[in-house]
Amino acid sequence: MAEFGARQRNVFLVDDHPIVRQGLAQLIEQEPDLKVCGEAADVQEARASLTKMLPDIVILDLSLRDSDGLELVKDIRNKYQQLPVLVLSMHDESIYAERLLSVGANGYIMKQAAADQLLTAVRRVLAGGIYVSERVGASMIERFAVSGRVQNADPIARLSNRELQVLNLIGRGRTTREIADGLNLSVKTVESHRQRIKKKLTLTTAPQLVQFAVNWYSGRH
Amino acid sequence: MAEFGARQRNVFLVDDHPIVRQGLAQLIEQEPDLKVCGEAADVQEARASLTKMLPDIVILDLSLRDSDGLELVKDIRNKYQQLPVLVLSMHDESIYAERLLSVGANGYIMKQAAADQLLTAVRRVLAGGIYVSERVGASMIERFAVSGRVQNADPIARLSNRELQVLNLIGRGRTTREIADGLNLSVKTVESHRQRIKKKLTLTTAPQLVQFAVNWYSGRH
DNA sequence: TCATCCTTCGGGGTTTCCCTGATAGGAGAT
DNA sequence: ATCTCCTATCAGGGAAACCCCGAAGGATGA
Repeated sequence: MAEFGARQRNVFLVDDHPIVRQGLAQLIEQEPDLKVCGEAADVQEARASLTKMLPDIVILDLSLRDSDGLELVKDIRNKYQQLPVLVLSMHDESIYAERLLSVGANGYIMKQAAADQLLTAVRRVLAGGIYVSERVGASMIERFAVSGRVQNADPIARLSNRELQVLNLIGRGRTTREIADGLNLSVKTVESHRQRIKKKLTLTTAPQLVQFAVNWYSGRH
Repeated sequence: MAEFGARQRNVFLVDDHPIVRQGLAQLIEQEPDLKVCGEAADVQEARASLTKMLPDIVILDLSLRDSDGLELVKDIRNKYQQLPVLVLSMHDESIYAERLLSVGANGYIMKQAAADQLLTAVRRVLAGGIYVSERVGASMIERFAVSGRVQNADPIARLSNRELQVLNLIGRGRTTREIADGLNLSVKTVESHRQRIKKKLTLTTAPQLVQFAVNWYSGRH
């Protein structure tokens, strides 16, 4: 790619950990075709700088502490339709990857990923593509094969009413039995709903389901 | 061993995020008197490498993938009494700082800290000192002056180290079995810890415990 | 009509939960 | 120095929840 006349692509970093920014910057500056054009430690800073910088790509750390990360993605997608956003997170991708893609992110990668994976993701996103891990990608493809169409809606939106109801109660710390009694259902039925929710949200274990439900419930109440 | 001039001090990094390791390494290599002599992504790796490397200081991320750094701190303190350990964490919890110092860590610094703060911490710890943030330090001094009385505003503070460790992993969506394996404990032991945590926090059911743990870990407490 | 969900359950095996101990070690107190 | 409280570890056993199957009736839509 970096032939004669290869212009450097400008990368903008948003992360509230200076040490992580340092690592990203170092990683990026090592590549001849990439250059860090700016950094921000929080959402406000990012919003202010982005109007001036106009980078080719934004790498954005998503920390739940200030769940504005998701807001910023939406914001960028509104203001700069063409600006690619790669989301970096320490959290398990199965929980958030699809949600972020659905609000306009172009890629999702975990901090556990190796350095060269990050660069792969950056280049894929810069080229107009989408980057997710093998696992999440496979799950999306599988669902595409089954349904015959791309599922780019919020995975939460794919839940049925009953499933949403159950997810809500799980997020409030209810037992399976409590949920069953509250909804006048058999425990077996609630178990079925839990299984289906897990599948739709690409979660693997019961604690992961509860974690997601709690975060989801707490995030909008 | 250069006798005159600054001999370089060897730094060993433990963090399961390659990108963070990269950032730390870059930061340290920029200093003429410091040098990275090795890295590890988890506790096993760290244990294995440390026997050969014998660094002058270990910089250790608190929340590692399989367990957490508290184990490794104890371990290091047992095997290498003189080896300074600086703990790096994304958590703002003053609880952690005090606990870690009490099991043998020589310093505690947040990832939110600026780069030069980290270097200050490294040098202070290398010199045989203790590093904590302004805030945590002030709180400890104040508590000392009052001779230890007012500590239990936070029910979390009543948890033992092990219990806190388990709570943390629960908040990260881990299964009981996963926690047991990660900490090299029997499933039965982890169950006991869960029971005791529930009792101390006056929670009644398992889902309530997970709800609390997730909210706490995600910074909503 | 036929395929596809949704919703509701059951069977059966595995895992976790929960309660009750039990042992060993450490910290403090008298 | 003994006693007591807490911590950390684990076992046994019954109840509950989880997980992977399957199934049946109903709604929906191409």
